[in-house]
Amino acid sequence: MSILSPMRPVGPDAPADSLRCTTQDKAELPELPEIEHLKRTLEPWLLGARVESCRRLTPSVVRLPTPAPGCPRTVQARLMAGHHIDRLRRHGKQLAIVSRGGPVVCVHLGMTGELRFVPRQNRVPDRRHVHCIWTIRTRDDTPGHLIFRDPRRFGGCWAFDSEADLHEVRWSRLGPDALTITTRNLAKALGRTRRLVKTALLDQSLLAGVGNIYADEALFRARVSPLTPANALDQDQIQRLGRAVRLILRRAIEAGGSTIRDYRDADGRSGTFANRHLVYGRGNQPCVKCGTLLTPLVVGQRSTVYCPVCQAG
DNA sequence: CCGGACTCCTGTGCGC
DNA sequence: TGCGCACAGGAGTCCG
Repeated sequence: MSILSPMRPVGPDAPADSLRCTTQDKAELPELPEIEHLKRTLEPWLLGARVESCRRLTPSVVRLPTPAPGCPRTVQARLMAGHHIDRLRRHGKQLAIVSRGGPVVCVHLGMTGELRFVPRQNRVPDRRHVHCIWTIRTRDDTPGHLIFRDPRRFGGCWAFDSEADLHEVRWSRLGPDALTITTRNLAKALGRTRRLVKTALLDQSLLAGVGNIYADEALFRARVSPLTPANALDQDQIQRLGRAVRLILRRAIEAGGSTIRDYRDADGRSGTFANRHLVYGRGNQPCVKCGTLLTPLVVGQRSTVYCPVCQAG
């Protein structure tokens, strides 16, 4: 089968003259901006908090790599029980909770993962698909639970005995963080593969943090066809792509997850993500720049939308 | 080594 | 109304 095959249009009767999306845009997939936003909203609760205990409900999702030889920690301790949280770290789409001088838990949300802090007096949210619960007491003595939920189980948690282990075992496989990627490093990453640039952008070992949504958006903004072989991009294209990636991620972080949901456009319509996504989920709708119908495709097993005129390859 | 295909998993939305 | 099916997606693994 070809890597390029036509994809069924999204929403057969989607309004052609409107930016409003129909079915595609109800959920924001966790990519780099969502993880950065999550980090910022969790920090006030978690920094300095004490982890009292941990319930590991789904061992296959909450993974405990082989401990370093001579490490005597119990499973509870390896999941930070008895430790204070010192800092949160993000690289690409992954978030690490680092305890003071001790164990680290790295969380990857996959497609449907959620990590939430719920103060004890609040109602416990949906218990289904909860894989790990940490009982926590915040710095200002608020008791609560940190809950990892992931219906589809594409995400998971990984425990490490130290931040050094996390970097050595897991984060060393990731490319540079997309939010701060330099043109030079992007050129280096893309130059070493003949794969299509859309596919290359999604490869976390080349560039960490770009997922399907922002890949399409960045390519559109940079006026680069997703079908260009990565190592065939010229210097100008790479520079535009780097700028587009950084700008789009930064803007998405500024928009900050929840505020997006409340967005209203000038006409007072409750627009949603469609207001920010110029191509993603808009196959067969008109390009916002030239009016040409956007082309939906599958590239490397991923749905892709681009403008055949603005992004001529 | 490289790149493409397959796999995991479940909620959703559509057609019959 | 309800059933069954196709589909979405990140990333590890497998294979040519």
